[in-house]
Amino acid sequence: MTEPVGKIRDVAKATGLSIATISRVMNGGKNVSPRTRDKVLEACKRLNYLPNPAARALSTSRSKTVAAIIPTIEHSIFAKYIASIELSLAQRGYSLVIAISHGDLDEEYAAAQKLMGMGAEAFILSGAHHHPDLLALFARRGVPHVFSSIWDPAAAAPAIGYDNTALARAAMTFLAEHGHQHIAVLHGPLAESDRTRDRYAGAQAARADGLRVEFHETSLDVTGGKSATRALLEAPDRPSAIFCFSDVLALGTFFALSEAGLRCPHDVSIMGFDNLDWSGETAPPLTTIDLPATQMGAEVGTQLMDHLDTGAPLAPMRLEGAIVARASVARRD
Amino acid sequence: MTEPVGKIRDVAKATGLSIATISRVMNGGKNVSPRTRDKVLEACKRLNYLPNPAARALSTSRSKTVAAIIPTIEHSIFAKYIASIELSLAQRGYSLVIAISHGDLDEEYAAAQKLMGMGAEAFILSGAHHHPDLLALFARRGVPHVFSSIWDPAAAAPAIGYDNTALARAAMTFLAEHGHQHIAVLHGPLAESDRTRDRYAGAQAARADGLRVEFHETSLDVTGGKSATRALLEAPDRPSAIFCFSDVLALGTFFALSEAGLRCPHDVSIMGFDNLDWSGETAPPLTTIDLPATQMGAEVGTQLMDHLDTGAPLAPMRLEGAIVARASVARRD
DNA sequence: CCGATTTTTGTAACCGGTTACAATTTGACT
DNA sequence: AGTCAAATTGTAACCGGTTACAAAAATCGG
Repeated sequence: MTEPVGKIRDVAKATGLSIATISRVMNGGKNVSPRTRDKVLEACKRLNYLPNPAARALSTSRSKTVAAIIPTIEHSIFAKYIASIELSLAQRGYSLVIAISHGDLDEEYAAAQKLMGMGAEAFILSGAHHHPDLLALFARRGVPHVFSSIWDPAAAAPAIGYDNTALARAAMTFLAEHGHQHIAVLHGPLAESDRTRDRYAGAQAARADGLRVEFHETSLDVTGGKSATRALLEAPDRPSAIFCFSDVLALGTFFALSEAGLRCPHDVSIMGFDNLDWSGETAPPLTTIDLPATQMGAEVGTQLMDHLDTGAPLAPMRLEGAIVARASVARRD
Repeated sequence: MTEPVGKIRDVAKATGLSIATISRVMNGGKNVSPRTRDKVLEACKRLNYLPNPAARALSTSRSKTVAAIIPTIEHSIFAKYIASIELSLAQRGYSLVIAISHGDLDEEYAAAQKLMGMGAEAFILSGAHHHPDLLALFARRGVPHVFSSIWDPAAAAPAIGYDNTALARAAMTFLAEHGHQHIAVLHGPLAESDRTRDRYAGAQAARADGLRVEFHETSLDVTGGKSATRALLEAPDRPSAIFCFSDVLALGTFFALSEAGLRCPHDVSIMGFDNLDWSGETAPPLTTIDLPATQMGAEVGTQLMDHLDTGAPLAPMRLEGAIVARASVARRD
């Protein structure tokens, strides 16, 4: 039942042409007469021929494979992002290999080595913190790579993403404009260095406006959001708004409020970050920050492919996020 | 700054050994004296040498790459599953390439062709419905593949997964045991043929017990769950329980109830399917069906790798799911 | 109809590994 | 020391394509 796969020599034999001609047809068919092209394509179909990718990669030194290493996939903003990268790559015949780092720099490094040993031509990383050996490895071997999900023109590699600091700052301003003076911020695990940058820094900067801001670190999932909210509600002096650095955390906050018999936004306002697909469906709908995940995936994919195909330089790019005002944040007077 | 990557000949030259010996060291180092092995490994490190994957793949006809084609990634049960596959493959030096089919058979077929042309050695598909040409292609070229997320010993390929029909049936029995006689079932888009199998068939079978069961089709996301629930609440005769074929739909149901001023489980009980990571955190916690996504990923990965490495046959495998009883389903008397 | 161009096709070297087999070295035992 | 088997290392063919260059065929102007 299973036939041996056809090789280029078989097609050459079947058509009476040389393997060079077959190869030309398989690669765009420039400089081949239409008649021969048709004959070759017909034979390919008949013989069930597909070029051997390893052989092609070997002689061209091109694998047409891009690797993405992400901290987690179980968080739909990343899922959306990955799906977008995959789509843009697929449209130009590239493939995507992924690895999951669980937010661990060593795991990320190990994954990158494996993927390089697998033939990935370029790398997509998330965030600004990476194993120094990883960046050294990329540099030594000249492997193109970008940082994404952040905006930092001074990063060690071109960053393509949104300005988390500015967006967090804007959210705080938005809350302040709605009369909130005391705001709790929920965030996932943070490296010490993150406290002077990223969303954290943006939220913290709001203190300059006289806002009272308290930070609560928890695990980056619904459970974390719920338990952190439960804990902060027990304190005597309740904030009037809770700003979650992820909609996932915000969902936990909704559940904790509901469990505590508090109503949103009457008792407490909630603001999220990400604008996941369900964020407009909560009761009440969640005010959040929309991130251009899809656009980011397309941009990252296109830039890397252009770079690989034509040598075009990789350029940092700032993408815009936007506050999506819904009912979960109320005016406080 | 970027040095040319080292090739095996360079390492041979540097150590005064032959390329065959270098190759042996790079592949487990059997039949190599410890002294030479160390010398070679040292030289590899110094010369920044990594075997060229394309060359290796070409001469061994092994890419150590497995492909998974899934309908969506933005649904955390799949994310969990994918993460588990990736982990099990990575542990044995395999890589995972993924493609997203959006539930479309043609897209799935196109993706499979691309991934085959990329060197994937084996395929992981989801569900039982696939493009006939795809299965024919696999058969002709002898590409190993499994179906997953389903249990069907009669499927065209070994199925590794849980018995959706039995689980849905069990859920209906569970609801009946809690006194529910009138149950609404929410499900995502369904092919006509799915109505005689899968979860649908399991829920439908409960009619044999005298239950009143109504089916509502909607989109497989929170929005879909919410709108379908909103619609069914408008009907005069309200069901006492809503059984959602996905926790994601159930979340929408929660929001719709809340919006309508109804309380769960006092007014309506809710049952989900999947046991996502947040399912125990809703208010009230969601009664659902736990699926062994992680175990499934590990099993699928292991079986395929064993098959590729040793020729061990692929065997269908039934994995067990389990009802997780929480507070969202109440006794109805 | 001929020579000069342009287009199409063929030849063969090369990409960078793996591995069967041959050659060499090592070491144990008389 | 001499033999022989076992362990280690080397030689060279091969994996299946791509592509520079040469050769052949087609096209064209005069």
